[in-house]
Amino acid sequence: MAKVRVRFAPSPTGPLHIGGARSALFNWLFARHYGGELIVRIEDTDLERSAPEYEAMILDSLRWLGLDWDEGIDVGGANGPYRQRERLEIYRPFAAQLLSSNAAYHCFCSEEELEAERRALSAAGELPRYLGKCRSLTAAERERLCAAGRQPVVRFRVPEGRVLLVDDLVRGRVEFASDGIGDFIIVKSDGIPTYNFAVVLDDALMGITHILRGEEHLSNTPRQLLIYQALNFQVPEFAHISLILGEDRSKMSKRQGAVSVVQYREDGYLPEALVNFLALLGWSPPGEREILDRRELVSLFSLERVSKSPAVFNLEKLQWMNMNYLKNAPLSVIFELCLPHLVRAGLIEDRLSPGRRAWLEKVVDSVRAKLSYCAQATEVAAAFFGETAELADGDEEARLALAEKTAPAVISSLREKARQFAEWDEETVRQVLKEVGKELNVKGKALLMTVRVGVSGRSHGPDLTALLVLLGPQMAARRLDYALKNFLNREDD
RNA sequence: GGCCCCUUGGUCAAGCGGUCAAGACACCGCCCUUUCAAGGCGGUAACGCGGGUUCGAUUCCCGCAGGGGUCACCA
Repeated sequence: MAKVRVRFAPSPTGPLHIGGARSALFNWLFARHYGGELIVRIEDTDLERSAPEYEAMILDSLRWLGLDWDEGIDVGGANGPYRQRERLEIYRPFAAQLLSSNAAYHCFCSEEELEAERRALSAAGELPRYLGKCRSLTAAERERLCAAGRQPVVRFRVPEGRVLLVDDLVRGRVEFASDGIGDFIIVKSDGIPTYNFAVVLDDALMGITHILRGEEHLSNTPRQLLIYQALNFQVPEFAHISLILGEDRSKMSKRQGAVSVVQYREDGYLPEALVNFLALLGWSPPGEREILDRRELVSLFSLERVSKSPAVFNLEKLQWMNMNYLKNAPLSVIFELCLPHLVRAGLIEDRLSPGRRAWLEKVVDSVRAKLSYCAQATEVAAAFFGETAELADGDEEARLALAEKTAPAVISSLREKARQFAEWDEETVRQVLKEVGKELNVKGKALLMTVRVGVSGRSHGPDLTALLVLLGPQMAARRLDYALKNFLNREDD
């Protein structure tokens, strides 16, 4: 097989989408697996929606995911430029060639006219399509229209009665009848090529051998095939990967939660986890292991194991996977990821004193095992912050613990003991807890759950010993005192 | 609506004519932990329907149904 050359060609109209990230990943895995090359280029022919900020964001997201490319934006290469807007001169002669070979023609219909045509057609119960009004304009007519100030578009003349065969690497042979395709626009009236035209030119000129992209492009493929043929370009291999669906089983969109990779990044997911998870959406490794690092993914990846059916994005599994990676991540990484969330939630100061920082590191360390993603830190570590802790609404287990008849005694006993310390360590806390239990003849849940609720107001939370140590005895005593008065309505024991 | 794709548990999925139909997430239970998680062990749960082909269909073929995509001077 000739050297594999694949590409990822996002359009900068928004941040990198989960679906786009998966396409990029598959292309990257494919290229790396076969020792080929990945090209990243930008499809910015939509002047209205494209923005340079998005381009930067997308590239940043790709890098964050750990994907690198051999040619294209930022890295250069022999086939540049890599932004379509900078390639306009390159496209021009091909449009001219199509025009002169009569494979394409100028169309002067205005958008309003076309819109009216579509409406009339569908009102008459027919399918809306371009009727080919300008298909056979004479030179004289064209000149008249031009003189009248009309800016024509260039339409591709779709031949009749042809069968277009897409030999897809994941879907097999897919046939389309050319009759179902209306003459489509390849150059807009402002002289900028449309996606279907530019993408073919770029792929052909850049020597792309395999096109791996989302299934939404499958029905575009016959149009592109027509252009390849008209221009005598070699047709690359296609592999259309099934879509990623939202919970409602429709194409993932904004309204179903986080869809951009920056969002996951901000929420404190690790790129390794997202990559691993995305790789498993639409592809499955041989064997039973699912936690696979980039190296393993590269060596295992193959198109044969890419699934044809669409996959629902399962956030819970991503969270589970991220938890796995979080477990093995160094504390410093997790700490940095948690920090902004804690600041934003108002739990900690913007600028930390060294002592405070050291304390906070211990806090994060004590809750890290409970985190599916770092944004959860504000919730999971909430117990460490604040002078008092309110009793959580709807926490039945907490109420049950307080309902224990020994609860008031446990709480006040610990309060008294805590008051005697200026600070305490893990050993001391264990010892004190043991004493309380012994004195009141309470142990297990009745002891520890009660203390947990008394000190934090809830039944779930960080490791109790760690919580007490890091809160410190004085704060613990005040919290317990508060619990006594407010949770148990006791002025004193 | 036309065209195209898809159809194994709630979700991701293995399977590529003969299996007690893997595994993972989630869920439930037990164990461990003097608490909460994590972890360990176990459990509930699936081949959309109807026709063929075949000695035998989850697997091959044809319908149907359902879901999705696409029909732009968006990509």
